[in-house]
Amino acid sequence: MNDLTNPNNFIPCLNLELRKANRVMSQIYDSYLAHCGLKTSQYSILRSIRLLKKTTNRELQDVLVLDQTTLTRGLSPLIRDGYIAVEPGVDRRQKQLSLTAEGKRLFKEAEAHWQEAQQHVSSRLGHQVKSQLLALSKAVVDLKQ
Amino acid sequence: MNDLTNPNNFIPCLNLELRKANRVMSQIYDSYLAHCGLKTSQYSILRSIRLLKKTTNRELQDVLVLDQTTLTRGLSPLIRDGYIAVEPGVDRRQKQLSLTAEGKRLFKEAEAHWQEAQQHVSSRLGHQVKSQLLALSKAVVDLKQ
DNA sequence: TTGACTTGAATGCATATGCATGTAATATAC
DNA sequence: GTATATTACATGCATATGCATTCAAGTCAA
Repeated sequence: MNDLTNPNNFIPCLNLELRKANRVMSQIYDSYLAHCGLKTSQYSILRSIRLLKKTTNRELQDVLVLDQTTLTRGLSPLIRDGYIAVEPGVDRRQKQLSLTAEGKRLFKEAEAHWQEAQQHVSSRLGHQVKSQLLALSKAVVDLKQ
Repeated sequence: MNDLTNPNNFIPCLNLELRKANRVMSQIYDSYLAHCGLKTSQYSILRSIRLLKKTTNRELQDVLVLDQTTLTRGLSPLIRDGYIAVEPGVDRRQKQLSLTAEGKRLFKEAEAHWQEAQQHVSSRLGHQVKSQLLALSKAVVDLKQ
């Protein structure tokens, strides 16, 4: 720890701290979801589509706070493996997305693992910190635009 | 919003909320750092090496909370572009990493942009939320093992 | 109607991420 | 001192991430 004249050495980077937390958190959830072969990002997609019943890339972008191109690629293995059905929308630029029967089955299975992960993290963080996490995340997401 | 019998519909996923926040935050910092052609992850690496003066992949893993393989690949463009120097350590399995003159120059330039980003985010979040972010991130990182 | 603009999604590119695995060098047990 | 275990790093694979760009489809103004 040299260069004491430069105060930046001691100011934690908000971005880096959040990224580190994000990596740890994702790995925990991933380790639970791995039991059914899903990544957390895929679980999030399945979950969102299940809630929306029928949706489009465009709509999911807002829900998941994801770039359009990232979402397109995140969808592709799920479509390839038959968990998500795609059909052209009325507006033929759009693609209507919905869960297949197999997708619903997989989600149900994954949900149990997700619940374990959520329980694991919740109990270790405690109610207070957990609430802070949700409030803080919302505050950060709201910085967008 | 159907299926009211399933309470999971209304429990926010801690992992997803954190990931969304992470994406927004990283994009903000990235937009500032783009002025000197760096990504936030690269800036973090340069910053850590500058603080440690001389280090190894192994040591950086702990500092950055990164998988060994992820770090190896994150280093490669920085080594390729001449910002980080590599030399064999006493333990010949290790690689000693340090900033080159060019690396130091780039870091100094990037630091100014980082500062703007940090300022931007700090002022919008406010002191309270900012402190929560740091405390919370630490708590989550501590979940690792 | 048609030309300009906007919008929804896909692709090329480069890096980010980490698991499983491989390989070489070091440490340790005996 | 050798066999075994451990450690440090690299590679193959698959997905995650988003910017710049492209293309097709829809909208809207003249």
